Amino acid sequence: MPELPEVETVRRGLDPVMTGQRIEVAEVRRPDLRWPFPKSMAARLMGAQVTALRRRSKYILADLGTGETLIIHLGMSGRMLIDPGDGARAPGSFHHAAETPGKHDHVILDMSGGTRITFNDARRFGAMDLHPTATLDDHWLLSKLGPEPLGNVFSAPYLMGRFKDRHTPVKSALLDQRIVAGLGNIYVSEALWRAKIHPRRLAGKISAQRIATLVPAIRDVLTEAITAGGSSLRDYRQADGELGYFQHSFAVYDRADQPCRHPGCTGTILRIVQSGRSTFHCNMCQR
DNA sequence: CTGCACGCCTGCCCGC
DNA sequence: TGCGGGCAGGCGTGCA
Repeated sequence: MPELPEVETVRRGLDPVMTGQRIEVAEVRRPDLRWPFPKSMAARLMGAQVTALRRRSKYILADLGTGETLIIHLGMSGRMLIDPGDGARAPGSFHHAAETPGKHDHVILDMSGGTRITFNDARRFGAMDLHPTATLDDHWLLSKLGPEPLGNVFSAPYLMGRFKDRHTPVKSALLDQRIVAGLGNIYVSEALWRAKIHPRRLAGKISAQRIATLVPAIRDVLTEAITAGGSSLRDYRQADGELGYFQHSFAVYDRADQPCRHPGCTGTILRIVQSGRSTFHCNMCQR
């Protein structure tokens, strides 16, 4: 599920209950996710103050007063559950049936403010790691990432340079996290539809003019999704404390056989498979 | 170097 | 109601 907008939404939801607070109890219930948690992760989290909560691409970064940063990746099915607590529960305890950890609750953090944060991940493609904050950019998961799509480095000239001579479909190129970091399968389809670029078009053969359209299309799709996510945060308690899982309507994603929503276009959304993954597009207006 | 298939896991949905 | 197959929004590895 989580691409950049969802991860940013989760970060914003966690920020008020994490930043400035101390991790009173850290419990690791299952260490074998995508990569094993570092040894002694629970011990290194215990008592640490969260000084800042940041995001890089699809990673949530919790800077700790200990000089380390907790790197959190949600993978395909990872969730962060927030339980504000009733003010009476002792940290680390599970006195009420409703608080018994589920079978996919892998990490539980009890914060000094009384909030319990649970990292739940059924498919276990998610990950956590600890790394010195000062050299975080050198972490093996982060060091090869391209620029943030919402940052200043990401521009039409930049993308033009990275697409040059690339003989891969533009869909695949945009999924390449070394070119731009944070897009996933859904928002690539959405951005290409907005820019009216066919997903099979080779990256190296897209004109400068069309790349100049693609860059703001990517930015707008992500920004609008973050905005939609932000509005969903206001009532997250109604969703059992589950952050970032907002209803979002996509223009093409998962809309096979339905009409294209571009004004004046009479096309139908098609589903194709590229590199083993679904791509949705309109072959009337995307060229 | 590039582009792509594959595997890692579990849950869900569909057809039989 | 049960079962098998296909599918899922990520990412690294390994191969040609």
